[in-house]
Amino acid sequence: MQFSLSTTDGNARAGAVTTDHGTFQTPAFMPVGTLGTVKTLRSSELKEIGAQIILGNAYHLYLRPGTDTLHNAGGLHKFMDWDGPILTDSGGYQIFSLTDLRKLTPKGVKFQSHLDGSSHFFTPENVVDIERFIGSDIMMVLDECPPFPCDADYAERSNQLTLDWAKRCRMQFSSTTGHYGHSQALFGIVQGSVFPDIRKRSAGALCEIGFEGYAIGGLAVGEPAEKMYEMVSICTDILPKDAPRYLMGVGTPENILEAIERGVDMFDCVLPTRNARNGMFFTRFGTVNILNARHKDDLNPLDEACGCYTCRHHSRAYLRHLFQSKEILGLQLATVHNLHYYQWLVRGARVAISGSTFVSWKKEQLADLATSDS
RNA sequence: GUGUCCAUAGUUCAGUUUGGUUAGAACGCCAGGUUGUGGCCCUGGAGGUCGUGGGUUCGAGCCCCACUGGACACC
Repeated sequence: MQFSLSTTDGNARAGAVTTDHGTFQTPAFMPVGTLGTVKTLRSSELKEIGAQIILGNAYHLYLRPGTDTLHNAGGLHKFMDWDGPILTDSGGYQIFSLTDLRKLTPKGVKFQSHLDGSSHFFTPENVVDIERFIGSDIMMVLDECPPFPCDADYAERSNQLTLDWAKRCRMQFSSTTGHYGHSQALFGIVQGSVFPDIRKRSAGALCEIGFEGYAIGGLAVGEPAEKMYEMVSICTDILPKDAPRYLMGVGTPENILEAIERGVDMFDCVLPTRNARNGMFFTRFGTVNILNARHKDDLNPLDEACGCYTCRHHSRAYLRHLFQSKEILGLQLATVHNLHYYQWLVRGARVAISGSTFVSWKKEQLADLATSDS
């Protein structure tokens, strides 16, 4: 994997990451495809929308279909017919967010499947092995995502564990190779909740271990947005300039703009896809709940200026009808629009950074977002 | 034509046994929420002259009578 920085504008950066499955430009938004599918979309549609890299999730894919099936299929790229870059989250977040029954030890984490209750044990080593079988271009280390709020004591101990796991992931990564003939990269994850000192130590220690890229985790879990931005700045001040920075799980359009300004290069978030399936549309002028009665007879598109398939072909009234009727097509059209919008947003950021106009461009976007849909 | 049963929110129904504060629920509807994904879920809100008319009673969704509408059975 190679990262090349082409322009900086203040702390904001525009660049490109090249993998054996192609290049994605940064700042990048990565649609979430947890189970080997960005829900409702085909690969060709993802390309059409402008997605250059997508996410998978080791925890979910390990439980189903399992690494044997993925190995047999020749890896996730072939299995799902996506030939672009794939990043896999380790599944640390899932173990702590959707499993009540888990036991944390220095060696690893024992947990019960959310599907059938069966017992499993994740270690830093076998998570790397799982991601090797998946064949993702970028692999994430196993980490613990502490809840918010948590006290400094807990955050410190949790971070020590995460750092220890990061070292072990790195060792396992170095002593193994991929199964499918393409190279894979490994990213570390900064933790430390909302405590500046812990964040600094975490980022510094990860840099010492050395990774191809660095993620900032444990944010957007309930803390105030200003705290999140403060933590992002602390991390990007320390993390190396020549490696991509990835803010995990973030976020709203506003969150993304603020983080880009602070030097973040990569994002993923379930909001545009999950909320699409609940009838929430993201537009330049804020969010639209398509189920609101005011759209009942509105034959205008969501956004006249949007170039996505949904806005070019369908009215708000039709989209509302589809959601009210719980028709499958509504989920797909909403996903198409929201992901198109997120790609439009980061593309705009890249152009603005390249033209050294990021700050004024961002100000315009924030003003538009605040006007609220008419 | 005769008999039995039924009628409560937009819908499906509780509540009638034993008359007693402001008639409830689910779904639907209206509006919020959702940040390293289960299409889920969570939080509010609006909505009822209890088929119609009369009677008994301090008091009727509940008891009595008539009427209207419906289901079923028998002619």
